[in-house]
Amino acid sequence: MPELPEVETTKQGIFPYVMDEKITQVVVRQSQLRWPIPNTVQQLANAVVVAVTRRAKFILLATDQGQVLIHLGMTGALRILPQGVAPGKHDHVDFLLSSGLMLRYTDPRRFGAVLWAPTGEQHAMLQHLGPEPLSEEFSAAYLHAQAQGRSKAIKPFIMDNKIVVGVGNIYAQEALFKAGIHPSRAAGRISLARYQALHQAIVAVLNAALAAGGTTLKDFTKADGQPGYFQQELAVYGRAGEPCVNCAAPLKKALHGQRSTVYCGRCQR
DNA sequence: ATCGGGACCTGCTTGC
DNA sequence: TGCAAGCAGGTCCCGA
Repeated sequence: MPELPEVETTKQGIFPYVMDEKITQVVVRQSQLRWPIPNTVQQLANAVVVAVTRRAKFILLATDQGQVLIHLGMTGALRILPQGVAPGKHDHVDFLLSSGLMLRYTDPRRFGAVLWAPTGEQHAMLQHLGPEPLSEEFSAAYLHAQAQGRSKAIKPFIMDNKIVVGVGNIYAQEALFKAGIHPSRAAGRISLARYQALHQAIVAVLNAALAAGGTTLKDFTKADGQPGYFQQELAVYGRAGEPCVNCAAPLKKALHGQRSTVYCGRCQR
């Protein structure tokens, strides 16, 4: 379930293999992902990759013919393999490269997406996105200002892409625990000082995960080179009923928009 | 405008 | 044992 650190790590992992390469052919075995893969991608040939970037959880392959957008959904993965490696059941797309390698997109649940945008145009999905969480633009003051008058619970608030991108279910829970904020508290009823703690917590958990992920990707061409997880130091995620690492009280579980949230009723207010 | 709930999809876990 | 229900999760869409 890639969250922003996993996506960033993946981007860095594929970069040396796809940058400046020519995509000679795109092999699509399953075009029905979250959205259908556009024909422009399927028919792409001899497009040179001129940039590999990330925006929110999208990996952007800019080519001299236009931009390929790749979203990993929650079970998606990108790997670099030699051409000719037999595809598995969930290997939906191969981008064949002039180097003889290929970029293979795998996604068992097909929640991810492969999209297209002409050069110089921003895909509709990238418009109206909030700031990157690790940018200067994202600050406690910004969060506090955005939250004014909002009754929405803070947890779905920070998971809202229009507020800030890249904060998924796992890190939202971890950051709120770290900041001592109850996940159900209305976003508009949190002080600037507490937003400073929350901002720091979000940045800290993302950076820690990024550091952990970055060390797992020595060789991105290995078949089993799945991006590593940030499973260490998860204080609350998936630990409902277990003792709080701070106070030992049993962690509680709540739902926010069908998403489960684990928190400490004593440490988080 | 804002909010909450449903839908998408499949594999793994849980429960009868 | 076998099967069905439950759950996971990012994002869009719709109705209130």
